[in-house]
Amino acid sequence: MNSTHKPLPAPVANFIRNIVDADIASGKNATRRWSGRPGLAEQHHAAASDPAKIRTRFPPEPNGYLHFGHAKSICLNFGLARDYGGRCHLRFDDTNPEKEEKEYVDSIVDAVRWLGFSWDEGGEKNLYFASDYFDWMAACAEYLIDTGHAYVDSQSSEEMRVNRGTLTEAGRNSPCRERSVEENRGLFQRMRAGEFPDGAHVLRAKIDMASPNINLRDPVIYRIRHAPHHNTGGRWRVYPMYTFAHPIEDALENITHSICTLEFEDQRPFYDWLLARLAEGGLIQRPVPRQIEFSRLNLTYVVLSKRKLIQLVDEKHVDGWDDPRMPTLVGARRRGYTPEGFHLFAERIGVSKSDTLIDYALFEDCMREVLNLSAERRVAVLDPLRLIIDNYPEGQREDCFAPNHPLKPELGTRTLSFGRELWIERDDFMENPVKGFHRLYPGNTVRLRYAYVVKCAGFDTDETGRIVAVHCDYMPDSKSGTPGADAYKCKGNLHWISAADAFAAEVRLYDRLFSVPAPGADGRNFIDDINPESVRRIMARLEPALENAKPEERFQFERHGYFVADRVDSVPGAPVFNRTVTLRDSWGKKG
RNA sequence: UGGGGAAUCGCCAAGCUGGUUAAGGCACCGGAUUUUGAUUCCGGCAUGCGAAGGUUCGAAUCCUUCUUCCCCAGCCA
Repeated sequence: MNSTHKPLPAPVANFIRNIVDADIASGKNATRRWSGRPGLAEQHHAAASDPAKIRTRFPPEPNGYLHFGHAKSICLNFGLARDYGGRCHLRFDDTNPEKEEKEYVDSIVDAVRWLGFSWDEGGEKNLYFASDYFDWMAACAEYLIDTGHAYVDSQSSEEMRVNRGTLTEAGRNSPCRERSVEENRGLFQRMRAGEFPDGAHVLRAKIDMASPNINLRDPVIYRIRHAPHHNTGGRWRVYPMYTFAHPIEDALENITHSICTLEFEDQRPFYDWLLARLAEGGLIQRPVPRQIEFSRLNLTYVVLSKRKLIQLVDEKHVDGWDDPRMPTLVGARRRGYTPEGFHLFAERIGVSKSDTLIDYALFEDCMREVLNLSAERRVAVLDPLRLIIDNYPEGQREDCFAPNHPLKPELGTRTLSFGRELWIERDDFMENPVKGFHRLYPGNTVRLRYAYVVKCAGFDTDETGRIVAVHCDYMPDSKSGTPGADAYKCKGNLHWISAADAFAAEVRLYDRLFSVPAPGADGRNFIDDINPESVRRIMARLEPALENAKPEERFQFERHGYFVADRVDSVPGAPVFNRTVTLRDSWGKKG
């Protein structure tokens, strides 16, 4: 076996896959035509059948960094397209000029690529910006005006709020609701031309102010904004609202299944209403896209709300968006988490509509599973204690051979130099051993991994009583790999590095950012739940083979966990390591 | 007290066109193997499917009522 990764488990059935299965079985979307780029019905009708069985999309607003929750959505949407012979578009939902920045676009592109997905499948380049559709959206708005389905409202936002009614009371019609088509056309033209200040008017869909669904009480579909847009610059003074823009974006792109989170469920009636109007007007082709909602990710010991993440960064509780403790994808990357681990995680948590709180242990297990198979093993002493082998000749050296990966002998071995003075882990010695401790203590015998069996003869302390060195005698006939070495049975098996060869490097021991499963629950301020020991920076002693670790190269430090060479702070010849996740430990040492 | 959703093992989650002992993963608990107290492997872990009624030869799956939780009143997405 030489596989770097286990194959991903067979996809678990979920309600979205069931819908897609049914749609494919019925041939519902088979008649769609695709011109190779987004467009109105006329453009697509002139083209051939869409080669994609389904089209999904991941539509982030470029106003922040992607986090674990987005990873779930990305894996879902791109995974569906991959599994069903479809395509998944990366689309920037940049309809609000005041909140979006180019910087985020680049970071999002990187993050999706890092997760291993591509929008350039089958000769298509499906990376889009909603802002490129503004002309089409305006045309749709004008169609609505012309058909009496939209009107310009000149109430103040406060008046609109009051007249919208409440959850239990119907709203009241705006005095502007019966404006003529001509008047609405004129007003909207002048809004587009920039004749009015922000807030002077809005364009509203004309539906039903008494609807029990508040989203149907004449929702605003266009607002005036005199603000430069990162993509369209100063061309527009009116910008479409998400509610209006999103269904159109989906239709223009031939999206079949528009998957979003639960809070948009109430908007689906408007989504369907709008697309039905535009389809009957011949602006978009049928069948129209279908919106499907699933529950967003929640993880124990993690916060994912944008507001809270911003606060963590702004108040400097972490060192920026890519701090390895952050649940952002840039943070995850620095932490050493793997794309394959995210894929596994996405499969295991499944997709449903129930509110969930996933145990962080599940996430960690996914990462360990991937890393165990892929990461080469190395030796690192995190908290060094001197071990002196009294009966080993001074100045003598000899080679020991350690496999790079116990599960993959084909990856070969590396050489560790053994000598009289070694570094061992301070945790691996106890003057007065507790029950069940089978590492080093006076009189006990342990094996130094890949080398000799040693017996503890004593230890040295300094004037404060602190242990500064441990003394042992070694058994010359016990060397690993030599005949008879197995005759020694030791429960303890310690890693070590020869003091002469070890090099010192910074290692950051990361732990969860929060110390409670539900930060901020029960009225607490989530900031007060931050784990004060979420990171420890130490100088560790590492084996020489680690000296040339490349940024982002991952290793298992034997008996400790998985570590990655930091992609930001490592320099050639002087790597800095981040602990990704510890090994499971049924004894109870946690770094 | 309007509308829209969700309730299956500690955490997720299949199953839900009614029909053998209610999949699987994580966690946890045993035990075997092990030169990582890791990995791997074996075994355990819901007479029970939010509750109560009802239909049926038979219900997690159908009906009724009830309970709990989540979302919605931005010119945000």
